[in-house]
Amino acid sequence: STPENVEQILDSLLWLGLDWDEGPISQVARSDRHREVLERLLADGHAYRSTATAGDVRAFKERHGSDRGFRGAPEADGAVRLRVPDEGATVVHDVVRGDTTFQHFHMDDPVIARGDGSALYNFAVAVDDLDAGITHVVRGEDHVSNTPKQLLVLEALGAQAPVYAHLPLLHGPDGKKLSKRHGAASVQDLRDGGYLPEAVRNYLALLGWGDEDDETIIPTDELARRFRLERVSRNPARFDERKLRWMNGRYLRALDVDELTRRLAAYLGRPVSDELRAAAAIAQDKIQTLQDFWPLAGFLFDGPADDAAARRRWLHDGGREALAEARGALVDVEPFDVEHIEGALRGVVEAREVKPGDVFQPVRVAVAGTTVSPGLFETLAVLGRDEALRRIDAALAVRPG
RNA sequence: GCCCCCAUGGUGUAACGGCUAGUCACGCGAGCCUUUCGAGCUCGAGGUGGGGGUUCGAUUCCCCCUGGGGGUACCA
Repeated sequence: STPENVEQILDSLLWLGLDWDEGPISQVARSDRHREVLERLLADGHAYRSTATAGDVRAFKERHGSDRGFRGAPEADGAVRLRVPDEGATVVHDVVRGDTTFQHFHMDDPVIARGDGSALYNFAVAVDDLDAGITHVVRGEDHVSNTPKQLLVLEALGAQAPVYAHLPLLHGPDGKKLSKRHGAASVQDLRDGGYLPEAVRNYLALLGWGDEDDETIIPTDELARRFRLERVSRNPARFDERKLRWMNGRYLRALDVDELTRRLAAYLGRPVSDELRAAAAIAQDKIQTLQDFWPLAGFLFDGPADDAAARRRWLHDGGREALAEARGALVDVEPFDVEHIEGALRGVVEAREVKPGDVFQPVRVAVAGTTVSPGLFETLAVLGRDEALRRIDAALAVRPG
């Protein structure tokens, strides 16, 4: 409806990796063609003008009972209505839903153009698809009930119907139609939420479709090879973001570090750097989305987080002692790498005869500011000796309380 | 109101009318591993909405009910 709107949709499609060969075709740009077809239908009696309003239609049905659709009398002006036969029925043949029969006596003569001659969707879409040579119409289930109108237009034009496939709609966790209040409800939301397009593709494909082997992680190329409209489910599926998160984590962990670094850089709006790469490498198996990265590993760049509860819990007297001892051990570690750091800290654990966490957690809180971080030894190695000691000293300098 | 559609564990799904509905996945519970953990491993609980039919036999076919969804605009 607006250029921004169109841009948003195309953007989302591209991000998802769905591209196109032609179009999109704008309905308004084809208004001349619509008028031309409309004139033809008017001339051969398939359509007529009527000034009947929605209220008139309702009154008509109250008068005639529910088993009779609205039929207007041709007038000189007014909206254009398509003539629906009184007898018979229109059957929608659908690849996923089978045949659905709509009795003509239940249908009202649908308005296909406004009084000013501008086309309405159900008319325009039939003409546009016909002219574009569309062979398969694949869309949401919410269009099923309107399909007979489109079929009737095609029939009046003497044209052949395309193959239809109506897909089930997506619902929120409460079973209601997916909407903003359910959180991530659009492709844009998923992108902003740090999901990977390949994971979204995989998850979405499994919502309303599955084949005999019942696999869960299916790469896109295999998805494209195995997907069959005939196997699409007929019932609406609930969108479960927890499962998407899990699946996204799987895809995230399968990325090589350089690729993960590129994705993180793009997501965070930062340049690719060695620092980012090092952080990505140690955060990779603990994040499920790109959005999880900064809360987990941001302290590497920003300095320790400010978690008062963590400090209270781990930087009390015993913790400070352990921290001071750990500091002493780290000074001599050579080289300052994961293996040797681990050796030094485990040495402190043994010397103090305490549980590992009693040493590791104070160190973690000192350098990360909080109790959750990538692996501790890895974190220290990435920070480097100087920065690690600086942070530990800063923590020791603060009097608890 | 009227028309149309749908119904397998909490969720997504698998099962020519045929063994005890699955070596499926998420989630959940327990355990293991373990420096935290949203990671990894093992085990476990949990389902054919209700009622009638048809059939030797029904998740599967038919009808009713219930529940849910969609449509019904001079919207798309």
